[in-house]
Amino acid sequence: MSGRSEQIAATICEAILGHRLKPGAKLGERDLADIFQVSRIVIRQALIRLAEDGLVTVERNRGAFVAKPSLAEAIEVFETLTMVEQGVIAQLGNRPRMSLLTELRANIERQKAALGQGNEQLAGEFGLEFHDLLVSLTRNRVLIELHAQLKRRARLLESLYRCDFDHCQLCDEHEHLVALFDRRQWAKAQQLLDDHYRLVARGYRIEDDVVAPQPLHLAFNQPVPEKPADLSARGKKAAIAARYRPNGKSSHRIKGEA
Amino acid sequence: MSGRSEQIAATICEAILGHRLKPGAKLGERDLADIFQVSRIVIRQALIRLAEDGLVTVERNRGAFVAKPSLAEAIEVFETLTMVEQGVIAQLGNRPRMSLLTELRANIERQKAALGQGNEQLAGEFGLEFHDLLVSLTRNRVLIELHAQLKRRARLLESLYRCDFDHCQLCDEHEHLVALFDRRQWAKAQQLLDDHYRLVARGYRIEDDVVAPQPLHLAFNQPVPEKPADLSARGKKAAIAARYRPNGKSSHRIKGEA
DNA sequence: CCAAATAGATTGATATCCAATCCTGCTTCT
DNA sequence: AGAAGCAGGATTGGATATCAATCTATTTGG
Repeated sequence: MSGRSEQIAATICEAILGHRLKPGAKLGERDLADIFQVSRIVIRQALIRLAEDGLVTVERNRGAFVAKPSLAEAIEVFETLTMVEQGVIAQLGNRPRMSLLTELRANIERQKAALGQGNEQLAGEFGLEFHDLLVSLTRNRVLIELHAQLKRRARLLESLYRCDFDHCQLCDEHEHLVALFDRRQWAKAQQLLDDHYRLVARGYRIEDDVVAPQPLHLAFNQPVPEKPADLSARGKKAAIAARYRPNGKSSHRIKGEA
Repeated sequence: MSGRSEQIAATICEAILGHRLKPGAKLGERDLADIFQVSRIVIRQALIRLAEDGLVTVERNRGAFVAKPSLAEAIEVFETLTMVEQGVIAQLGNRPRMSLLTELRANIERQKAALGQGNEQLAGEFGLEFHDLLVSLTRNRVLIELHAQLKRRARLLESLYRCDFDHCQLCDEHEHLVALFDRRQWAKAQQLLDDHYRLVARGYRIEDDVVAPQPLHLAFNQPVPEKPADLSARGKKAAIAARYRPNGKSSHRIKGEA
C-alpha cells in the first residue's frame, strides 16, 4: 500500500521465507536498487524494516545480510514460540472459546488428508496453520502479530538447519492437544505443547552453512542481466547456486506499477 | 553506537517513554532534522525503526505521530504481556530455577522498602522490574527482547491513560506469586498473574486526549533556537523554518478522529 | 454562510556528491 | 618465497538539492 520501501521489504521477506535467499546472503544496496529500480535509500529503509523484524542483520560499513541465527538463538526462538502458545492456552482456560475448537479440528482433518495423500509439503503447511489458529483464538492482534514475527524467524531457520519432521506424530499431537482442550486440562496441554515443540526442534539438523554468494536476481525472478556477472572471486559456487533453484513461486510484480 | 538513525531512534524512544512526547504528537521530519542536526533521511530511518517497534505510526503523506493506541489495543498489550509471562511460568515448571527466586524476593523487599517510605514512584519502578526479572529467569534473549518491546508499548500507554495503581496490592500479589512458585503451583500462579494484570489494567483511566501540538525541542532538552547561529551549517531554509514556528501558532488539535 | 480554488507546507523519492570504512590485490622487505 | 603493509577500488553512511504528489489551510466566490 503505502511506501515503496514497505513493498520491497515485503518482497525481500517473501524471498527469504521462501528460502530463495539463504541465511548469510549479502544484500547489497546497489544490487537491490538496480533490481527494484529504486534509489539506494529506499532499499536501505526496507533493510532497516527487515532488520527490526530480525530477518536481516546490518553490520556497520559492511552491509546487510540475511540473518544467520546461531543454533542457540534457534532454540530460543522455538522456546519463545512455546511460551507464547502456552500463554494462549492459559488464557483459553480463563475464557474458553470452545466453539472455536472446531476450527482446530478442521485443520487437523485437512492435515490428515494431506498426509493420506503423502503430501508432506502440504501437511507441513497445515501443521504451521494449526498454531496460527491456536493463537488467533485469542483475537488479540498484538499477540497475533508477535506470533507471526516469531514464525517468520522460525521459517528462516528452516533454510539454515535442515528439517526432517515426523508429520504423523506432530499431527497426532495436535489432535491430542485439542482433546486436552476439550477436557479443559490446560496444564497437561501446556506440557504437551512443550514436548511438541521439542519434537519440532529435534527435526532440525545442523548443516554446514557454506553460504555461497547468490545472484540476487534469481531470488526475485528477475531476468539475469545480459552482461556476465563478475564471478571472479567466488563465482565457482555462484554458478552452482544458479542452477540450484532457478525459479520460485511469485505473484508479485517487480517493477513498474499499474 | 554506530548509526546515527539508531541513536536518534533511541533518543526519541526515551522521550516517548519518559512521557515528554505524548501520544498523537506530530513528529515532523524537518523539525527533528533541525533539532538533531541531521538530514531528513536519517530522521525518517529513525522513524521507521520506531514504527516497527510500535511506538510511532506513520501515515502516508501525513507524517509520523507518536502512537496513540486505542483502549482496545491497550487491553491487547496487557493481555499479551499476561500470556507471555504465563508462558514463562509454564517453562519455570519444566525447568525450575528455584535458586533464582531469591532475585524476585530481593526485588519485592526493595519495593516494600520504597512503599514504606511512601515513594510510590520508586515502588512503581520496582514493580516493573519484578516482571523483568521473571522473564529474565528464562535466560532467553529472544523472549527478553520481545518482552521489552511489549513493556515499551505499555509504558506508552501510561501517558495516554492516567494510571492510578494500588501498589500495595500489586506488591502483595508479587509476593503471593513467588510463594506459589516456591510451592510449584504453576497453574495457580498463572491464574494469579492474570488477575494481577487485570488489576494493573484497572489502574488505567480513560482521559480526554486533546493532544496540543508540542514544541519538540522541550522533549529533547534542546535549547530553544533563539539565535540562528547555525545558519551557515544548515543553510537558510533551516533558519527560516526555525523562525517560522517559535511557539504559539494556533492550538489546533493536530489529529482528530471521531 | 458554505463551497470551491488556490497557495503553502510536508512527505516520498531521486540524483549526485562526499567521507569513512572495508576488502582486495599488489608491492616491498626480510 | 612468504609475510607485512600499503594503495586503490568498492561499499556503506550520510548530506544536500530538487521534484512530484498530497495534505492543510486560507482565501475567494457564489
